[in-house]
Amino acid sequence: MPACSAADRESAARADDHRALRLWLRLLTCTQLIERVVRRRLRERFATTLPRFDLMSQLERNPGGLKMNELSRRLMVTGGNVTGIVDQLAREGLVERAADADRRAFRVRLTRTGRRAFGEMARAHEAWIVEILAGLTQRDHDGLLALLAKLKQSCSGPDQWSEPA
Amino acid sequence: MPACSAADRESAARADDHRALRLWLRLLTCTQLIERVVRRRLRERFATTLPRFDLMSQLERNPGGLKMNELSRRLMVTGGNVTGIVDQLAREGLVERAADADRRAFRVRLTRTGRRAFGEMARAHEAWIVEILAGLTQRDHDGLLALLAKLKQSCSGPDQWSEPA
DNA sequence: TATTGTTATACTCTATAACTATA
DNA sequence: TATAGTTATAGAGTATAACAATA
Repeated sequence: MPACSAADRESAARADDHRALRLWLRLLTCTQLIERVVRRRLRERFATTLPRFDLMSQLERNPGGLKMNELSRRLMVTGGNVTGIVDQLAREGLVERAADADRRAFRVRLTRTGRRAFGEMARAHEAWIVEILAGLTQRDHDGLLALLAKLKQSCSGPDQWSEPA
Repeated sequence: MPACSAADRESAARADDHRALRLWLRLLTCTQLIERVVRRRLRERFATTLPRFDLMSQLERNPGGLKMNELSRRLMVTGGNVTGIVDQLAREGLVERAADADRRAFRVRLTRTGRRAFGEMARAHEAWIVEILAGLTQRDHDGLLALLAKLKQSCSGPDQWSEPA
């Protein structure tokens, strides 16, 4: 078991490191710390994984279903992977593939069972997050939300990072 | 290729979602957007990966070398994995295992070649980050750094998330 | 010809656990 | 007995590319 008491990837950053780099390292550390907890708990308590949870979460928000295509884009993952995860979830009766007007495609959606299972997980998941973020005030939350919104915008420009430069 | 133009995992979050959850989802989205770019560029331009880069980065900050043990803790990864990565890097002549007083252990450190290679990657890496974060002002950076510091502290308490509850 | 989705492949990262050699 | 590190295993995630069916 990793003794991950303190993630200090960036605590040793040298004084001359630029602000942007330190910011990125700190962002990465925070995310990984939380992600680690969430992944482990999803595995231990619900025998599932973050990508599976994310996929179901997308479906829960789109009761009409989503095409593989759309899932792929929203989860930022290539098509083949989505097929794999949907296959798993379908085998377990949590999602189903429903026919679509375009006969090449279909809409993936939660089954009744899947909806129930996801509801349970989502409640637990939210409780974990609230617990983990308990050290922050309402003000902190608002500030972070705003700044991260700006950061997100700075990141997701016109596909500027997809390929080149 | 994923059409990851806009990662809107959280843009559709429902109005009744709690702040903490929205904050976490946004944090995750931002990190993944950046991570995706960094991973791809590391692969395409330097034929390496983020974990390998992180490991070398730790060694660069500790010229005296680090024990496998310490690497494992700092990278938040179990021992077996560190062995694998160090093996790779050693095979490529980028790191070396040096004897330690404790004859069970040894210190892993960058070779001259490794130091040079890492320097090149680190410069490129920093340029990418600066580029990606260009949409933020100095003020934003400071604000985020401060808030993330608080968040990190809230996360990495006394191992409170390691096991239970 | 382009698009939707699947299949096949290969590689990396990861955790777990059994193992060795020192301490 | 405990610790440092390795090995073996198994599983998840990912990207790529070739492929089938439909548009």
